[in-house]
Amino acid sequence: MANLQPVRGTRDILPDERQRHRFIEETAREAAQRYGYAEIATPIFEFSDVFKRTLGDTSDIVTKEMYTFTDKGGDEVTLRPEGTAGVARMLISGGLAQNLPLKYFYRGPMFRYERPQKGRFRQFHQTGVELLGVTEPLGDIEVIALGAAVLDGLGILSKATLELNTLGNTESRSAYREKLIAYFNDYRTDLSEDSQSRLERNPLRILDSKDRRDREIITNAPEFSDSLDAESADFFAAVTAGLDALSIAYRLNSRLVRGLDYYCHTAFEFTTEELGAQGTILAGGRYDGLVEQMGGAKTAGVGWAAGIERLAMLAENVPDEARPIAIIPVVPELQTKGLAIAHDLRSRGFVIEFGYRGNMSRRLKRANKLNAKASIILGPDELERGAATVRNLDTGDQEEVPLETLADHLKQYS
RNA sequence: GCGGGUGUAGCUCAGUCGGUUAGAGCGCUAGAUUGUGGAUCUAGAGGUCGUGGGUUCGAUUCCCAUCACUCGCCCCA
Repeated sequence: MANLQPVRGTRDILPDERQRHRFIEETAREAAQRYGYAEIATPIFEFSDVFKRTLGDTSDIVTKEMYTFTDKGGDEVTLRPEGTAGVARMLISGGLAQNLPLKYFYRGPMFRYERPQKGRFRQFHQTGVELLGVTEPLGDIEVIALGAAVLDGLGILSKATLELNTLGNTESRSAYREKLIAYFNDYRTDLSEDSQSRLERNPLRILDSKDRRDREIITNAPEFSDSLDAESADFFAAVTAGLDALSIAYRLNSRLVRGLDYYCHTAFEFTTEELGAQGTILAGGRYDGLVEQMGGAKTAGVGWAAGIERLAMLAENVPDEARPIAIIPVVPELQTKGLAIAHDLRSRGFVIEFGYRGNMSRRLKRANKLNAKASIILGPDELERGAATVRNLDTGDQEEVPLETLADHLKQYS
């Protein structure tokens, strides 16, 4: 160990930020619960094949971003770079397919060996949902509506734009792929270096290139809509009609392409202008081919994942931690008495801070710094009368309260 | 993985055209105030100037490397 820095791209999450993350997670969890999505947790690492076989051999995630290692038993395992593959694996190995449709919510850390940047980390956290076994466009609509509900709950829906596209069914997509390859091949040497390699790996991604020369070439590229067969077009029309019915605004973006191979039909991204290059905050789509590709029965799926760190940077309505009530024994002899009162009040559900040392002035300062709502000042004089002084730290008002009614009196601070 | 920027106290930053003990504000600790916080005043603690190497009589300052962060590309959440 060269030094005591955290590993590049990893971070400690201190109370303030953890509070923000928890707010994101809980808001998402509650919204998911209202839609009937139950929380699950899959392992943080899987056999590497789980990701290799599902994400596609050409995806950047598999080719250069996975944390893969051989464990002591000789198995090759990988820290999960995303959540969907693990859920699909669970569906198969757990024999859950007979209970379709299934609706799941998850949250947790993901790992990708990327160059860190604002809003991009090597260990980051996602929350996501998966709807399995629903082939109808209704599923896509529900999942997108749930995503919008989460952003709305966080108060950031107005900062986000929903971009929407269809990748069509397999036939439409491979037909379009052929057309694109044929078109771009004519300009092969004019394309940027990145796009030339994309032409081999994932030609659809060229459409999303930011390179100026690429964009000129892209202008006249074949449109996906011309390659969509009737089934794919109808499916997409049903999705947009459903979003219209729910008054969920979206912007069609024919250049929106997913990096992962298992997507088909609906692809969507909620993006924001406020996070620089890492503007995607919640994204997903339909992946009807995934479970089959992994070796299970053909199973439809739709879902999304959202980056907790990115959402945390945008959320403005994060609630404060519960404000405590401080107990302040005036003299050392009353420490134990104070502790007993703290013990009793805590068991009744109050948030109680007990200063460990210092005179009254010092303890009040500390109570103030902890943003305490009130302090219970426990002194010999009051105690003789079986009472304590309760001071409202916001107003400075204080009154003597009998110990028997202390809990009732404090209810006003809850 | 590629290109640019930045690293000085817990935080935000000055500063050193290379020269004794490196500064400010905020924060922190203590006191003024041995039963009353937020304000004020006083005092104090806290730095291997990111790390390693080079040049030099001398490096926090110049050079090289490296690490971390950051902006864009790439990728995506």
